[in-house]
Amino acid sequence: MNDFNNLNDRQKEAMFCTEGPELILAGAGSGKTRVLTHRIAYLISEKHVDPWHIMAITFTNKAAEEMRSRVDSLAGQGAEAVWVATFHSSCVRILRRFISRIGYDGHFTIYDADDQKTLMKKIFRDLNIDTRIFRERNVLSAISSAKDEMTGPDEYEKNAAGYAEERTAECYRAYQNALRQNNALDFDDLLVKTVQLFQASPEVLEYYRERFRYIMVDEYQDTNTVQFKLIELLAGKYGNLCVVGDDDQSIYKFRGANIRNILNFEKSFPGAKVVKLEQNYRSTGNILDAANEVIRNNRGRKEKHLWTAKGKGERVRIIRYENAVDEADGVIKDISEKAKSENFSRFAVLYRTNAQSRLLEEKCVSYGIPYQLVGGVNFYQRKEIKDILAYLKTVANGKDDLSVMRILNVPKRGIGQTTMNKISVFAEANGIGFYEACLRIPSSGVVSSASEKIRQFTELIENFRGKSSGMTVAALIGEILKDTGYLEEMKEEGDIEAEARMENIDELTNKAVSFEKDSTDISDGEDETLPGGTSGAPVLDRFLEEVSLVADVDRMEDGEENRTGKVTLMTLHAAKGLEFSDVYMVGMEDGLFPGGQAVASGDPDELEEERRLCYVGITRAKERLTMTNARTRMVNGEMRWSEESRFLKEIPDEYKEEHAGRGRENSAFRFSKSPSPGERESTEPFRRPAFAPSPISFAKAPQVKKSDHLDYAVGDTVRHFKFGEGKVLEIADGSRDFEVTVDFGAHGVKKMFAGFAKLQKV
DNA sequence: TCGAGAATTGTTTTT
DNA sequence: CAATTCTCGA
Repeated sequence: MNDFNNLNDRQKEAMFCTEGPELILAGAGSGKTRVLTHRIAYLISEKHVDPWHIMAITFTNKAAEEMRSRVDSLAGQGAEAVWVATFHSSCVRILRRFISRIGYDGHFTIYDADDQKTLMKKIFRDLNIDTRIFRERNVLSAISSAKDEMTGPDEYEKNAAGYAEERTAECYRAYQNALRQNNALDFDDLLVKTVQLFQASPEVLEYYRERFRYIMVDEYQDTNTVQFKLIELLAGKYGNLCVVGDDDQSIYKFRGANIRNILNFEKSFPGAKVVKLEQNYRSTGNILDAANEVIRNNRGRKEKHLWTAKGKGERVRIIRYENAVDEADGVIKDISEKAKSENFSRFAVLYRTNAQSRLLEEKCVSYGIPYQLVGGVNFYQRKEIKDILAYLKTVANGKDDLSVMRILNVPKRGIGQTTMNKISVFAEANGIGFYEACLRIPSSGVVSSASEKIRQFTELIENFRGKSSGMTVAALIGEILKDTGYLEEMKEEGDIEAEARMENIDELTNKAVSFEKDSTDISDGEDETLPGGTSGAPVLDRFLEEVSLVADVDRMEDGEENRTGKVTLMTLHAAKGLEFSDVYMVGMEDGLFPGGQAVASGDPDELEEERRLCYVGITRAKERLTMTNARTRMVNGEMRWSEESRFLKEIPDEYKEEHAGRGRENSAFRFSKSPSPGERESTEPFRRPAFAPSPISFAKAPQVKKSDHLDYAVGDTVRHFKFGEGKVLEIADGSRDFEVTVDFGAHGVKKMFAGFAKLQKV
């Protein structure tokens, strides 16, 4: 039996309502996850609902994982059968079994943004589209919006008005055809195809309706039209649909989120019970009041009165700096002074655009603050990772042309663009896939010189296919690295970037190992019953699938106690759903936040979305909030002056205190030639492998493979495996290894780790 | 075929 | 400014 007494009255009310539609309007920090998990436990233990009939849907894997573990510990035995998953992974699971009913192959691959762009480029070429007028990005986002609204190519074409839309319609059609040819689905398709499957196959729909008798949806304010449709279909029989959301935290309109879904819930599902959770358990009074004051400037929202039982706490600090460098410096310095006993995980710095992270990162490095960067380039989008994944995909499913094309000449095999084109033409002429064409082309006589190279490539792949079944994914990755010469190519480069790439690949291997360990005992029963369903997929398939659906936030360790002593740097969007004791919101300037677009367009809706984002940021803070801005900042290589953000003005004086930010103490050095001590004036791009410890943890990590001396010194001439002879310019003690800078003349100046590069004194 | 250097873009936000 | 794409010479 569960103890439900640690819930407040409203929360209990929300929990006890189990039948019929229910809308829980959960203000920021009002304990909505707690309500959802308790509700599931209540359904199982008090209402004796079979866990098998319960579904909880979230947006991110991270939210799903958190829900999973809380449900498992709260509801105990049998709780594993509750379906807890994101929209996208739910759809993948459903489609893998049943997509054949609508004429697709169950072994489809999933295309990410990069893949989509590559594909669209090819379509632009095929359709002779002038890339000066149309951009892949725009066309893709038009297609994405169309899919969000469930508009297919035919309908889109019918409604197309004007030249631009007509051409977009052409691209849309060609794009869908290409996806189909490659046996691929993009992110939007996962949802669209699932809805289409349900519409086309009453039998499948009936199966899932019976299975999901109790449905819960988290972050409901972010659902778009397809997602709404999906939910509506699934709940269409039993009608036990409970959605949780906060219209004030709807920040994904640009991704198709339809705020009307939450505002009109009672109309869509008549008789819905509405419960408001308005007690905030997270923030102190001044912070919460500041948030309330900002958000009340929005119109068209459901009125709420968030309150807290906590004291007023500190006022919101507002600091204006001269420029962006001083701002970053001031913020990080402040953190370094405030952080006691290295409890860095209390802190988060939030910003509007990813581009703002660079300055902050640099300052963390110079102050020696350990940090964790969330967002930016997704781990799984890194080149080396995509290369390896493309090999794995090709081994698993040779139908994905994009993957095959990606790796055909990686590492360099002397197969260039002209040969690739010939293969493409050959493939198209014969109505076969690209890989199939590679297999046949050597004997066709179409390609002369490259024939042998292509044959070697396919031999390699066939070889991998032969051994893959009796092998773990991790081992297969190892074989690929070795047999293709990928590893060797990186070793030859030997510089810091190559080292970072190796570390990323190691991390991928680790991921594969833990995946296989975790998935040996997955049995949610999903693979049984119902004729016509495809049975369980091999490990490699499932691994690729898992990997294609992870977002960057998912990797973040959550809970201040669990986060490993690092300051968190991330966008405001990524911060949704998280909380920190001490939050810094930087770049609070008109034109940056609210963004230039929103200000220039004059569209009140856009401005309101920005304001909601601001609200989300403020309400992340538990104890202290600092909002900063800079008078000037470099944008696109030129200096830009800004007024302070209008959102700051919306916070009444009684909740805030304003300061003038001091510039860096050594700022005079800025103009002198020598950098001030402890401050690198390096313009070199800052790179760090996603999973590698941040620079400062390097410093604290036990020294692994560093040798105590090098047999060369600054000024010596050394020989490198690939670059030949060069002169040593600098040797820096990087504490994990020596960082050696060498001038290779014609090959340029390279920075490398001594232990890795194996330089020889000449 | 491929690399280096030049030209040319561009900034929200992401499952 | 910096990242990506383009162009040209070998």
